[in-house]
Amino acid sequence: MEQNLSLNLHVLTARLDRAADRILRAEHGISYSRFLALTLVGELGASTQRTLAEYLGVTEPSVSRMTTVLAADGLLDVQPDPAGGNRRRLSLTDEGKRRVTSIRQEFEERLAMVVAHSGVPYAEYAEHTARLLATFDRLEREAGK
Amino acid sequence: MEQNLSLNLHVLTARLDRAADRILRAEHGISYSRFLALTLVGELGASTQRTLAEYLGVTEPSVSRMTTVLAADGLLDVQPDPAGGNRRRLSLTDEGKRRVTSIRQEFEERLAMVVAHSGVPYAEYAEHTARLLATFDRLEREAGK
DNA sequence: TTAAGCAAGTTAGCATGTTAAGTTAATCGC
DNA sequence: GCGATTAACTTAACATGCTAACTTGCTTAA
Repeated sequence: MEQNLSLNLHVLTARLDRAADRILRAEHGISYSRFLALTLVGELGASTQRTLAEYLGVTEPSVSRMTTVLAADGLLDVQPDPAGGNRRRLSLTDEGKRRVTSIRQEFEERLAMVVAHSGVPYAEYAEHTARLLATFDRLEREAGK
Repeated sequence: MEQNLSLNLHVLTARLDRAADRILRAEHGISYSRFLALTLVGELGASTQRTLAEYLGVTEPSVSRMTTVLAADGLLDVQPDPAGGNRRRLSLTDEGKRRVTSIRQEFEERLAMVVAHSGVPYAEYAEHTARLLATFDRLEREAGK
């Protein structure tokens, strides 16, 4: 069984994402992807599309399309960066802030309960996951691309 | 940081998947999704589309489209199940078998090396991941849907 | 034995991921 | 100062996920 880590991670995450998406759509009328984007802008200070793409681990075209939609929905403010360059400056609208804060706490508690149910030590698993992610970042940067 | 497990899992898996996909496409001319499907048919005995969908953690329409493509590419054999019903019986073609076996060993070793690099204990992390997945399966089944 | 129901699969339409190839705005070297 | 480079973003085309609704083939019950 131990040679199936990549497969299990893939499937576990796919199911968590699907469940999160179902809950958010049903109870809050927003997709998980969009909620993550708003969260990162609002709480981790992703202030350009490039930065947001890095935080999310997706490419710039994905972010470009998503910010267009979120702006059209009135949740995200997208402005040319006053500091110059071709950057966009991202920030939440009042409505965007309201959505994120009303959802976040309750949603994370729900996920933590699922983990607790499994008997897996949350803190340790979270720490290992974070460390794998950091290592992956480093290896990819070292590999040039 | 510990309240970001869902986000970190999402991002870690997205990056692992992307890297796996890049390697497989460049060196073996096949996508990661299709490789996973062939692997599950070849090694875990996913013999109907329904079963394959469960193993992959995706829905039936996704599998339906993929089996059509894999059959057209000559890697997968899709036949009406002789036992009757509306089932399809899935099996690898000779070319499909050749592709899977030539890729699998080398590819898994590569992933294990990345994990080793991070200092995270492979066996423990793999076991926790498997347990989370099993718990999730159980909870979803209990929840009716 | 025929209608109702169920399980497996397909089709259609959309969301969101990708790569490849442009555009835009600042910077750097001559 | 002007052409080449670079960074951030966009556009286009495609891959692969989803849900909703349909078809197909068996099973079950009146």
